[in-house]
Amino acid sequence: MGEDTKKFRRRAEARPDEVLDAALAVFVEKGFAAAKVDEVARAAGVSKGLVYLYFPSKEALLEGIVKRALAPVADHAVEGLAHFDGDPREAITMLLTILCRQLSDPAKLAVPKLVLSEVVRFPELAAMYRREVLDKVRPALEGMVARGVANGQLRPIDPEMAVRSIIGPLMAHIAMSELFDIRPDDGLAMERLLKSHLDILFYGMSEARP
Amino acid sequence: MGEDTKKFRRRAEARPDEVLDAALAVFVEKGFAAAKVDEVARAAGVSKGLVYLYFPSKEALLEGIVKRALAPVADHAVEGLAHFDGDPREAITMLLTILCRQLSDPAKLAVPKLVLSEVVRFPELAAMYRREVLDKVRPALEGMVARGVANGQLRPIDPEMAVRSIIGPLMAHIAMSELFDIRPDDGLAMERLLKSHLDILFYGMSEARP
DNA sequence: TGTTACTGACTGACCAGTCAGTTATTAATA
DNA sequence: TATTAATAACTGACTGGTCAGTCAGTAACA
Repeated sequence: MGEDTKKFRRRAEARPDEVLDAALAVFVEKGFAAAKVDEVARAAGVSKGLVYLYFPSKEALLEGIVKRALAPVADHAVEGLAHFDGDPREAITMLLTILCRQLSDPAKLAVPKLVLSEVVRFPELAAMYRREVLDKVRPALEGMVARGVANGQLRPIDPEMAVRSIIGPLMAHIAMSELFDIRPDDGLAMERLLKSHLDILFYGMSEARP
Repeated sequence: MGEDTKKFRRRAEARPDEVLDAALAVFVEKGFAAAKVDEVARAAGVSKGLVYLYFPSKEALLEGIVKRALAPVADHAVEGLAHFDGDPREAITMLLTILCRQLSDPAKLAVPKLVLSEVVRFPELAAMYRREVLDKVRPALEGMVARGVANGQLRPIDPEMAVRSIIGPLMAHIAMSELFDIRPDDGLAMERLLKSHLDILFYGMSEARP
């Protein structure tokens, strides 16, 4: 007769995280509005009451998920980019490689996916994501491109717009695969995308040069 | 004493469209789940009952919106691309120019925006959009790139992946601007994006060639 | 025994969908 | 050209189900 005969276990420290894990899963599957707090609780193996013990409202779960996911991003990961002064192409290659690897993991992908689909309804969420992620990565990238242009390693391009060219294809790939089920025969094909993307990004599609 | 003293007007033919217009506006603003049918009705200047006279359910409104928006796309717009056998760069330039112009109009942008944010919850919606739009544009583009590679106008790139490089930056631009409020000082800057994107897409960012 | 973690039945608000009734329009009749 | 009948367009109060959030009570632990 194991511990399973007990009606529940007391694990105060682990609970909030467990609840957030469950909430993320349920929210991604059903969308925030359609998800029931009861479902989240059941998925976490607890009662609805406990959810409200740790989180004041359903919306707080959403916030909690995103806040937790953003914590590591605030770290020095981007620091490197900002002060990197070697070949920008190398840095971009590294950044995109890391990003691709991260996004290949469904668990890591879940948060951006959730943010994307709820961002319209929760402007605070957008602000948070922007502040914690975009406003850090974007200027770092822009600065690096600008430096590359200045020292002649890159052609005279518009750094602000170039950022869109750098991350856009990745977005498109994820969106096509995740939202519309359009993916190459060889699965997610992240490496293949990365190879193609970097090739075109650096050297262009055109045979002739301008 | 005008017609406004009448409690309502009978305009059977115009109604469904009016209701869909209102529904689109409300859905985009609040999201499908949070939008109330009553609000849609009020926005259309009719009663809730009338909405249900023309549409069997709230979900049918969503379907109706997308179906109506897709009708023109099914047209010959893409035909041109598929059978175009001049310089692929010209065709891509034209396609992206048209797309940019379309998406600069908030009304035209509303439908893709709605689809994007509800697609997770309504797989049929994804299937519809895919069938009517993506499965037409994508193969046409891919084919064109492949032909360009074959006749030496384009470098030996992967046509399937190249499609992501062609449309991705546009997606990124729209997403940054619409969802996260990140836009250049000069407003939406669609022309600037287009110019930068085409330049990088065709000739790459790198000064040196491989 | 006292304290902390947890449960689950309950409630009150909300809203999709219904329908009995009302108003406008058209057609028929005088 | 009025008057009335028949029909089509429309209204809004109502209902039944759903669910976020509460709380009085129970189980685990120290």
